[in-house]
Amino acid sequence: MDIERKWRDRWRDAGIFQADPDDREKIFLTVAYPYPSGAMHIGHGRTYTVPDVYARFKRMQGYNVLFPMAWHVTGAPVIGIARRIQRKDPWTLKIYREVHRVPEDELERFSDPEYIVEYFSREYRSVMEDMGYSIDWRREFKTTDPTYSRFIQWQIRKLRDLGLVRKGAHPVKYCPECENPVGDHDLLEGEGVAINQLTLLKFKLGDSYLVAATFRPETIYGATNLWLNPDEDYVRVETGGEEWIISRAAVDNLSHQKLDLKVSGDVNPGDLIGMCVENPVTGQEHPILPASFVDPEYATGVVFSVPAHAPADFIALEDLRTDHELLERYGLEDVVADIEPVNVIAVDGYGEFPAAEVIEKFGVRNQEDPRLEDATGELYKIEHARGVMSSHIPVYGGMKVSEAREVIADELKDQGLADEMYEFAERPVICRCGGRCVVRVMEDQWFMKYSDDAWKDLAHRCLDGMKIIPEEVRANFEYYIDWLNDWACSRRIGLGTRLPWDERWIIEPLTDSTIYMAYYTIAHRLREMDAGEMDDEFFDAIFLDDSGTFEDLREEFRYWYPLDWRLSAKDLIGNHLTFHIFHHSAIFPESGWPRGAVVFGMGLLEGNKMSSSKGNVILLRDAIEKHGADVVRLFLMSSAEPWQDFDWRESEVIGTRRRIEWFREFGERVSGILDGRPVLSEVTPAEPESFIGRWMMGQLNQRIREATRALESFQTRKAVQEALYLLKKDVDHYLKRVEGRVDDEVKSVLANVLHAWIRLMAPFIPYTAEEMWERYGGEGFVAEAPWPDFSDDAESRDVQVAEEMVQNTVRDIQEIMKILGSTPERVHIYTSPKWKWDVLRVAAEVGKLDMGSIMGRVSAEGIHDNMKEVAEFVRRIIRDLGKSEVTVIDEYSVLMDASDYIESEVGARVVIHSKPDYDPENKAVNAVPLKPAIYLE
RNA sequence: GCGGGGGUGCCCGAGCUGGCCAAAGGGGACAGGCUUAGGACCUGUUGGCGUAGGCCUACCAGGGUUCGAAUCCCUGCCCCCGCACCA
Repeated sequence: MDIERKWRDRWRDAGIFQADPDDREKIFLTVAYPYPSGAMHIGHGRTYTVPDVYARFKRMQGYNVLFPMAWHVTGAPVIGIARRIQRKDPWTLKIYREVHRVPEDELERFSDPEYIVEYFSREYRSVMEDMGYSIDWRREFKTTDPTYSRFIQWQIRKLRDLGLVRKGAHPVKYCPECENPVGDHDLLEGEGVAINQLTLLKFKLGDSYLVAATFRPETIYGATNLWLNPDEDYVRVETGGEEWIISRAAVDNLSHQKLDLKVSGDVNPGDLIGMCVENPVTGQEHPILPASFVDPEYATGVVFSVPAHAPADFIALEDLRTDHELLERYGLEDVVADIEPVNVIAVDGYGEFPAAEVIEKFGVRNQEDPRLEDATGELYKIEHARGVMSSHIPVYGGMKVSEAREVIADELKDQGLADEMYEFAERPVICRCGGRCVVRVMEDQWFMKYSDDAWKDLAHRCLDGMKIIPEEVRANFEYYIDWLNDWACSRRIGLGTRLPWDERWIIEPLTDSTIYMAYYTIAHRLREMDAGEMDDEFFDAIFLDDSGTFEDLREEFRYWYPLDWRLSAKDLIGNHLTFHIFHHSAIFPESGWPRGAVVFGMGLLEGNKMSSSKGNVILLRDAIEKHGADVVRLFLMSSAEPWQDFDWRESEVIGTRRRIEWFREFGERVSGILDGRPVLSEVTPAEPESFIGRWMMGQLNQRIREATRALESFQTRKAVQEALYLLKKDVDHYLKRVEGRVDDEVKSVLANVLHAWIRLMAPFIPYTAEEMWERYGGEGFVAEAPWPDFSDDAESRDVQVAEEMVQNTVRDIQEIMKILGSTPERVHIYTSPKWKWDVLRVAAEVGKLDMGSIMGRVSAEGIHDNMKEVAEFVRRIIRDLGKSEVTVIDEYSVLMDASDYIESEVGARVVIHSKPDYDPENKAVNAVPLKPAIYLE
């Protein structure tokens, strides 16, 4: 670790990652600013290492690279955390002590949310520096800084002036005990539970309404009766100028959604049973019937019955018909006898009463049968997906259920015949404070109008001009731009910036983080200024106008904008990344729109999802201490491409560590071969004459080229494969091929390899590379050294083919020896006769794999007299080679050049024949181009 | 349900622009060498068969196109991610 500290100090002292405008071409990239509510884990490590590798690579290519960082402290989770710590919640304390490793004296201060984010911001920065990230820290800020708040307020006023902000209501999970909205982290039970919207249908009874909630308002045309639970309490309530009858248990929920709701009296449900209500749509009279299955806590405690399409209603009616005691108690014999199901939805595969059929299909016997739930689920799904309103339904007959549902609900609401409410998808939902949560509708909420068509058009145009990596996720962006609806952009609690025109509200995290990239360009300059002076004209002058005021700030912004790359997690495409596009396209002219985005996958730990709350996580600091920053970096960059999920496996991390050690040893080995350390600043290009020397330099060029291309498109895994693993394989092979030879050519080749290789590895393992660069006589920082040169031309194919032939020949010999089970004294190798090469050329020229055509040409050119041999060879071409292009080489001279190597590999004398002058077992005829014949004796 | 991504050899994971692909690379396992207290390092093997470099089988399953398919086409099965107050 001393090496790591040494280079961190030197980089910092030299200020080499600080970027200011100059004559160079620029690259500006940003990655999500972290929400510092806990310690960094290895998943964060990958997120922040990818941009660092790219930034280092581009600097070495000569670009002026800006890679900044800040802290997104906006939001409510730290409020909840602070509350829980204040309350001494044992689980929360345990998580912060044991998972996040917060010292006890610090933990005592965690009842202050501002302190939590300050603590973890420091912690994050420290770990980021340990990782060697080449960040320009001068531009560091946090989202509660007054200057940043002024920037966000400018932004949101701009959007309102453009008509892209509106007011409305919004449902949230709410704890009445805390008197605040709660997030999933705040829940003891019910984490991840969704909020469903239901339509309330008003069935008139006298001057009141029995209000029944449903997901399926289109089925009201088939209603036959209402269900009340006679064993539960019901009340009259007043809301919206009407009197409703609902269950008493429903009052708690509903009063958080209808804020004028008041209880005005009790109702005995038994008194209502047998009475009739009026269907708000058809005008028909429906009887009220008793049903113990009605849950008073769910929605309103009033249910309407559609026996044709709801298995539970169908079977409840059947059960009621046979329950004579109940019928007699309420005098319902004649009423129930007259009830017939009414079909309202036609769906393929089912008849008039699908509910009855699905009950039979599932073998449901009664209301208590557990199969009833499955039967219901299946029918609801099919009717929604494939159902069509029956033809007798006025107006909506023939319409798809999936379309009719929303249309009918909206129509009924417009006419005052329906209302809406929200319910949790599952129960119970319990706050960590112990309180039972409800769905509450927050009034006067503010929304971003992502539904605005013109804005969507702008967003699409912006996206069209962007590079998306990987390209296949562009479809996700296109989809989400169209899919997004209005977004609640303000909150009642949390850290952040207050809405400028209504200070009760705080701008929420996904809305205050859409154009902060622009803020980075000048953040270090604002530090010396007073936030109070930053009005809208101030920010206009920097980001939009050419008024000439604040010209220096304007010029710095203009140098760095547009943003070249935005990097973020792929699960944020549907919100943050798409919002980023929306907001840039609304605020900035087209010249300021972002140029590209790269998305990340998740991190796994030994095949399992990581989770801080479950303690299944490796802290980045721990990984650095155990393995060193370079090992962590290299592993994260080599185990998967950025957009894929990666899996932290300790055994492979150790393998990566061994590979870095090997790389360092390679430098020492080259020093040994060169009789002293090379002086990299004096290395001149190698110009080898031997086949193998040319092969090595060709491979080096190829690896540099492929790694460079990979990095250009953020393929960090492919880049490491080429730059380290495949180049190592090439170098291993070269060393083996030249074993025992120490001449000027070998020395020159190895010095060139080392010179290029250290630079090639520098973005991935900067500490190791700096140390080796210095040790072997490199000038200055390797972080500032030029990226290795390479030629775009393809390598000499003949050199590669020649080396492959040598390897294959060795392998063939060894294979034969293995099969024969003995070692020969002498190995004879026979190269292919000229006529076979000529036949190959003809086959390529003919252009199709046709025996007759090839034979005809061979004959016409008089290539070989023995047409039988030719036919056999052509058959083999067709079978083995097809239309592949074949590179012509001088097999004999290649093999002669490598004969020492072949002998040492097979442990026998090797004789190479260009003609079969000694061939006791007639093996020479087996030779085909690039696959010499072999005879062992 | 909507949108997106995937299924490869013991595990992870390349390959998909049809042709040395029994399939890159890494890990694990087995064997040997070196050094030994160990670790590290090096070499070989890692589907079956084979006394001549070869043959057979294999890339979720079935079918098709092709001289030739892990790769292209069709059908089916299974898995992962996102889908609105975490950010």
